Amino acid sequence: MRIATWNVNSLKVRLPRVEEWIDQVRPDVLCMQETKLADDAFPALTFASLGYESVHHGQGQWNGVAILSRVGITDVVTNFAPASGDPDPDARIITAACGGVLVSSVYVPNGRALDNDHYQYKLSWLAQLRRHLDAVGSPTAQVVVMGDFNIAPEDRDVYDPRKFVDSTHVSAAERQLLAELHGWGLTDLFRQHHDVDRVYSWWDYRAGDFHQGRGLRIDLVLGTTAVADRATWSVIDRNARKGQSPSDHAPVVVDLVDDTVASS
DNA sequence: ATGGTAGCGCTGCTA
Repeated sequence: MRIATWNVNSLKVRLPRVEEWIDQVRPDVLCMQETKLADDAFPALTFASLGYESVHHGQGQWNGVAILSRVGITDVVTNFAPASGDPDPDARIITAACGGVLVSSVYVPNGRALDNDHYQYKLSWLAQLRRHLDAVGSPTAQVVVMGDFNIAPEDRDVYDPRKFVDSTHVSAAERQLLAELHGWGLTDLFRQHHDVDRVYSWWDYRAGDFHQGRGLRIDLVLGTTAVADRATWSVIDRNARKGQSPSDHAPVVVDLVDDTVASS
């Protein structure tokens, strides 16, 4: 089973490229973020014609998350699970069971600046994400959380850490909250296969950052041990960041061997 | 040096 995540930065603008990419890569499950669409504008029929069921949680203009699957979509939870606390006013998380794996598509708040209220929102959002996982899943089950975390886990995920002193995406507090998700039982499925530096998933549109190699690895695929044991390969598809009208993010793809032992 | 681009939607916000 091939799973993937991609912050598409407007599905309205990016749909042709997303269709092309799906045709090339044929993921079984694709999580998207920043669709920037209302639910009634989500192109479910287009994806259905490609063989995918889909669920979308959008608000229009900003945010918006989706899951596409050709291995089934059941047990859909839109927004945070009620047991985790108050619902998020933004459309940043949707969860569903796909092919025996519980999948969450997440768009973690950016944070903007350490002294901004939005940064406190980011921290509380990450804390609630853990409570959400307790409400919908278990560390011993097959659970994947993937999306735009807006956190570079380590300095080696940042093109120049000196430029990010006292910035969001690298602060100790948000990295600690990410570590607590690891403590819950999630591992970074890209890092499982690539112990290398300077591999990024996002590059600012400005100043030729992509072609200058100035990026961050902030799009993550996290999986419980039951999923990590099945993960045979992962790749960040930099080609999707090239060419005409790209998203500022590249997709992250993880391949899982078929689950022959248990399925539910 | 506080830039630079992209998307949304129409003025400035968000990233």
